[in-house]
Amino acid sequence: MTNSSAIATPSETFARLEPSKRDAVLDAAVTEFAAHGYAGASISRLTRTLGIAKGSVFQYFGSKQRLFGFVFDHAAGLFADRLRQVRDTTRDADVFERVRATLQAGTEFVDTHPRLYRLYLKVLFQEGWPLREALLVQARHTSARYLRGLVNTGRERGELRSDLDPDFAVHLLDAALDRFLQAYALPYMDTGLHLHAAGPDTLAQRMEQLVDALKRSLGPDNPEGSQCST
Amino acid sequence: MTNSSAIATPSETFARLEPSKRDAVLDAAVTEFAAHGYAGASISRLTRTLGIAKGSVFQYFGSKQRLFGFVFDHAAGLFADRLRQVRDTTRDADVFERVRATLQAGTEFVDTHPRLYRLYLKVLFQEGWPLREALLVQARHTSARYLRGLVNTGRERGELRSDLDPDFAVHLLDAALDRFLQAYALPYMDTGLHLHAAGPDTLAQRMEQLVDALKRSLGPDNPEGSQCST
DNA sequence: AACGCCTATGACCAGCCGGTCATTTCTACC
DNA sequence: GGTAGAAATGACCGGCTGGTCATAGGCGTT
Repeated sequence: MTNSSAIATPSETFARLEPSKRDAVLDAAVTEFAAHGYAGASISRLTRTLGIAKGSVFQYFGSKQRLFGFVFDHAAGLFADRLRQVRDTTRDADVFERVRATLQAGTEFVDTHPRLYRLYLKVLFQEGWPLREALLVQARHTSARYLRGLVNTGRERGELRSDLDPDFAVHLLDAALDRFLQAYALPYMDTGLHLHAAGPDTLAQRMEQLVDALKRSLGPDNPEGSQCST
Repeated sequence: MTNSSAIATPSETFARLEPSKRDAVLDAAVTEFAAHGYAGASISRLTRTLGIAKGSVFQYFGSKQRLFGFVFDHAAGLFADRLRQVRDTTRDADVFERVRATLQAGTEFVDTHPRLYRLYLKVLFQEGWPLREALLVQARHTSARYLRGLVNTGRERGELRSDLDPDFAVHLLDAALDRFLQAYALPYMDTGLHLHAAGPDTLAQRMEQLVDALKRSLGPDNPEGSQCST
């Protein structure tokens, strides 16, 4: 699972670790990086939290940088897996239904891995260290390719406006989906939608609202029999 | 100008400084924070870059935290001023024209203060230090209030769909504008729009494209005489 | 019990950090 | 030139960092 792209590999010692401990280390590392960013994160504090010796972490990963690389890679892999899953299970559905499903999968991912998503957001705007570009390019590439696929099949099926610029469509979808998720995950990014205070129905309603708006923007001009007065 | 909200004030010594030096300090501080984030930024390196003594910076601002507070406040003030300006000069224009003008003002701001914008993006997702919430709430509040104003007057004038949820409209505008700016400022956030490689005409065209899409989403159902066959 | 191999440990290192402050340098007025 | 007050300075402090490594401990095989 989670086929990481070998940007950073842990030592064999780590691979041989008891799974529960391995997960504990990974989990605590995500928490540490998500809470303090790369520069602010402290390996000493991490080992104190975990109750293990500092040397062990360096035995496992060699350096702070490679630890971070592995953690981020792992997170990106989990998300990519989920995306693939949505793509395959909705293969025959309408583009906008697929967008809705993606939106839902996104919120579910934020629910089950809240700190992973925060970590991703942090990396998005963190500069000044070697691995960032590699990680980011890979992550954005995954997302873009996924949306590009949706748009392309949607166009072939005539579910999108014929004069639509696919590049623009991908951008708009990316913007809408990403920001919705941000609003869902981060209270201060929620400009009036009140997503985090919302129950599941209200959330579903908000998603419907967004998909509807996207349909108006990107869908064909005369959707059904609703043109003018019937 | 730039009425900062007194979240952090520099000492009188700093206020009495020669304007050119004051600007140099501010400028270098923005660069340092924008490049390394709050935790990663180093006052020692900053003073080395500036060629002044470390003590001076603490003489001026008292602490790293207050320096950062002042720098961010200053940046937010500049942007808020520009927003106000756009709001006032386009007071009588159509909502979507106003959105277009906002978009343009945004790209111009990124052009003239590239590191200020990057700093803002960094703070957006940086956690674990006291002033962040205050600064962020203030910044998002400014943006949300601005868009809310546009939406409200647009609704009164019937330039928006009658059944439109204003909360949702604000969210969608916020998402679209913010992400467009991000794509413009940060190459890796530009998923296929190729904004940074674009000349001014292409850029204007892209903005038009976005405004058009927003008009379809938020505008009235039958915009002009184009409903069905006339 | 003795051996070999892997893992865990935490004292230790050099380096940088934010922050202080006694001292020097500058400047303006007489 | 003298002097008073403001501004600039950089050596210095305690603390924390990422990273190292000699040592100790665990454990299966003989």
